[in-house]
Amino acid sequence: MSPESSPDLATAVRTALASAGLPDRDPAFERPRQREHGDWSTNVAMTLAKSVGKPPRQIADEVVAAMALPAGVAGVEVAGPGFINFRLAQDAFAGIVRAAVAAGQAWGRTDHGAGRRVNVEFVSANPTGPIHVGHGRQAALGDAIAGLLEATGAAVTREYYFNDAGVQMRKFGQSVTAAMAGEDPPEDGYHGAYITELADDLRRAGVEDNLQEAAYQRMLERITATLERFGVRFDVFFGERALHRSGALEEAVEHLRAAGHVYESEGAVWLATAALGDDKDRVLVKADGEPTYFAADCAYMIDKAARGFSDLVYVLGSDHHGYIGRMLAVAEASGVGREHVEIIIHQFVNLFRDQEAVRMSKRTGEIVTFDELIDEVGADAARYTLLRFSPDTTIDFDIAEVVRADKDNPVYYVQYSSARIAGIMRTATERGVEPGTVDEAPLHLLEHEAERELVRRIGRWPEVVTLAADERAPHRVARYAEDLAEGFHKFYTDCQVVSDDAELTRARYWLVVAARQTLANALGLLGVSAPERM
RNA sequence: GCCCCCGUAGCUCAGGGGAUAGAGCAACGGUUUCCUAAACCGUGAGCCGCAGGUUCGAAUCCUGCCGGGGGCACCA
Repeated sequence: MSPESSPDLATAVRTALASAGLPDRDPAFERPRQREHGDWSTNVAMTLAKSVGKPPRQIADEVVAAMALPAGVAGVEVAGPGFINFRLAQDAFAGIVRAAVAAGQAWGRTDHGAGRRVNVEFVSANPTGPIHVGHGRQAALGDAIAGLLEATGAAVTREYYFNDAGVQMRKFGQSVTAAMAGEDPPEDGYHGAYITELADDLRRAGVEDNLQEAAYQRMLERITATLERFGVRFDVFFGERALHRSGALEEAVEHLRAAGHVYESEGAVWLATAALGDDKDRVLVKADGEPTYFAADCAYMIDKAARGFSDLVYVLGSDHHGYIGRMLAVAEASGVGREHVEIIIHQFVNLFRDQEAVRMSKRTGEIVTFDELIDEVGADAARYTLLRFSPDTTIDFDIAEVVRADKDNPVYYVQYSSARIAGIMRTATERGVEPGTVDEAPLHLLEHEAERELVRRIGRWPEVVTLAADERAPHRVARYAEDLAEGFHKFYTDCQVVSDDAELTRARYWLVVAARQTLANALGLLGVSAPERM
C-alpha cells in the first residue's frame, strides 16, 4: 500500500530490481512500527531470498545500490533481516500539509468504490417498542460504514426495514388498545411503561379508529426521533406490508420456483437453501397457506436488487449470524448473486451501571431505552463509545464510566484537541496573523520532531479511510482519531503556534489547519461533533 | 450435537504475515509568568488461553483442545 500523497516507491523498487538483474515483483509496503525504521518499508528482499538463493540482506543491498531515489525520498537503507526502509524528504512533509488543506472535506476520500450503488440496511427494529443500546450500536455502526463507503466514492442508501404486518404488530396493537381501555395487556403482549405512555398519547390526540395503525406510526416516529438525536438519518423506511400488498411475496416465490429452487413437502412450500450452503432448507409458505417471514426476506432482497443496487449490505446483531447462510443462498437462488450481498455481524452490548448489570426486558418494562441512555451520557459519548471497538467485540457499556466527563473518556481526549485548535485560531485572529495561502507558507520550517510526527499522522489518514472502509471497521477511524489527537497534543505542548516569528507562525498555522481538517473528517465519519470550546 | 464471536499488561481494549507486542484506565513521581493542565513527560507491569502445523518470519494464517458469550423454529 502506498497512498497517492506519497512518492512512487513501487516503481523505484521495480526499476531497481530490473537493473540489478533480479526477478520482477510487485513490492508490498508498510508503515514501520518504529520511527527509526523510516516512513515506509518493504520486505521484497525477504520474499525473493528463497527463489534467488541469496541471503535477504544481500539482495536488499543490491536493490538499494541499483535504486534511483524518487522525488520526495530523502534516504533509503537496509535494516534488520533485510527490510528496505525509506525516509521521506522534507518536501514530502510539506506536500502532505498542502494536500490535506487543498482537499478539505474530501481529504481522505478515494474513488476506488466509485460506480457502486450500495444499500446499507441497519437497525430495522420493529416499531413495537423503543430501541435500546444494541440498536444504538447498530445505528452507529451502520451509519459509519455507510459513510466510509461514501468516502470510497460509492453512492449509498441508508435503509430501515420494519415489520408492519403480522402477529407481533397485532399483539402490539392489542396491548395499546387494552391500555387505552385501562385494562392489562394480553399475557403474551407488550408490557413496558411505554405502552401506557403511548396509550395516553393517543388518547390525548383523540385517536379512536385503527389504534394499531396509529400506535405503530407513533412508535416509529419515536424511534426516528431518537435516531435523529443520535445523528443517524435514513433515506428509506421500508415496511414489510408493502411487499404483501404489491404481491411481491407471491412473485418472489414464483421467481424462485422458476429458477428451480422451490419444492413442496408436508403441505408446505420450501426453498432448497441447503444445496446452496445453508444448514437446512427453509419454509416459504406454511402448510396453513401463510407465507413466512423468510418469504418476505426473499421478496425484500429481490426488491432491493430491482431498485438498481449493485451491493446489498445487511448490518445485523450476532443473534442473527444464522441468517448468513440462508441469505446468501437466497442471493444465489434469486439470481441477485452472493457476491453482491454482504452481511456484517456485530456482537452485543451489555449495559452496566457501576459494574452492575442493567437488565433489559421489554416484558418487565425495566428497560433502559436508548433515548434514556443518550439523556445520561450524551450523543457524542454514546456514539464514540459504541464505535471505538471492533464489531466483533462484545461491549460492556458502563453508564457511570461513560457519563464521567473526565479524562477517563477517550472521546473528550479527541474532542479536546479540536477545542484547542479552535483556541489557536481565535488567538491568531485576535493577534492579526496573516497566514497567506498554504502554497506560499514556509512549510520547510516545520522541523521540530513534534511537528513532523503530527504531519506523519495526518498523512496516514487516506490509508486509514481506505482500510476502514474495506474492512467495514469504523473503530479504526476512532483509534486513528485518538492517535491524531495525541500527535496534536504533543505538538501543542512543544510548539507555540502564534509567536513573534511571523514565518514560523504561518507554517504552523497551516499545519494546524491541516490537523483540524483531518480531525473534522475523522469525527465526521464517526458522527461525533468537533467542538470549538470545551 | 452443529454454527458464529471472543481469549493480548491488574482492568478495558488496539494490533493490515515482519524488526524491541502497543494505548487508555488504575498505581507512583514530575511539568503551568506562554494559543484551554479534559494536556504533556517519566516509572513499573506480558509463556499474546494451550498444543501442533504452514512460512525465511506467526499475537496475526490452518487444525485440534480448553475457557467465556451468542445462535439453532412450518416464531416474527
